[in-house]
Amino acid sequence: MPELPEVEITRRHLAEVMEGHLIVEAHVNHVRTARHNGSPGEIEARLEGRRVERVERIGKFINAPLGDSQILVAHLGMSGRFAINDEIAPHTHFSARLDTGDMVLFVDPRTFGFIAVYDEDTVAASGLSRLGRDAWIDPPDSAELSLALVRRTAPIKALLLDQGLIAGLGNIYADEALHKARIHPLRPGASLTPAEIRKLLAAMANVLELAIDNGGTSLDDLAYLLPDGRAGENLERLKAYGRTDLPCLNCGTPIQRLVIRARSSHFCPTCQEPPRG
DNA sequence: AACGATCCCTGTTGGC
DNA sequence: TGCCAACAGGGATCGT
Repeated sequence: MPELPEVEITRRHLAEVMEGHLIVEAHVNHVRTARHNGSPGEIEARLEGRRVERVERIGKFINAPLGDSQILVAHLGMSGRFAINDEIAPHTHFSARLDTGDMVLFVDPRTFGFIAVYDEDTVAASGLSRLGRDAWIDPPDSAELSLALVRRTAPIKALLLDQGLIAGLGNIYADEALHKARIHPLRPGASLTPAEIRKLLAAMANVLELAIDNGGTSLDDLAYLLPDGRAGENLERLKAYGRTDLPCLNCGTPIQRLVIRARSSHFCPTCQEPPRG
């Protein structure tokens, strides 16, 4: 599923094709794809004739200023992916034809993703304004994260998934960062020592960079593909996520799985010492 | 305010 | 083999 690395790779592809170019024609083929801010027809009207100035990213959100105070906001959700100049796959819910003739397609079987166009004045409603610092481009330093974790009793795994705290980690990279930092996912946020917070931030940067360098993580059964149709190659680099009962690559102990906040968590019970009680 | 539960959705999987 | 329930999860929303 797309998290920060997958969205960043998607952003780069979209930027290469879209930046500086006009959207000549746009189609939104599914009401849920437009649900955040208007109807399919309204989104189409707001896009057609606009020039994409830049394609940017905060956390898992893609945002692209279109000039005249208009901003395209897109999210891949669970199963969304962009494809460029590809054949129309099932569940293609959005398409845009550019003045170059390039076709940008959005494929999203589970429809958790969306395409929206906001005015500068209303973009606060998009969810963008609720995001914390970007986990890769603009991460908090250890002092800032320490402050944010004061009196937080929720499990650190849940806090890492809170996009308002740090934006961009999803279930895969939260598990990977905790495993690399050797911090148990059930540890209350406020219980992390300054040294552990530094390790966690370093681990987070490391797993994100590795994933981006490897083209992101494509799971067997899910939709994420690079916009050129290739699969990412980061799956084989994962050390915790999806490795239930397989040996920890540090110590050989079988990786365990438990559910935290309705999300599976994968961890090494030896390397990642559980909280007392 | 912080936390946890629930819901949205569909392709895939596992049990019978 | 076929059917169906369970499962996967990002983020919004709601109750406590």
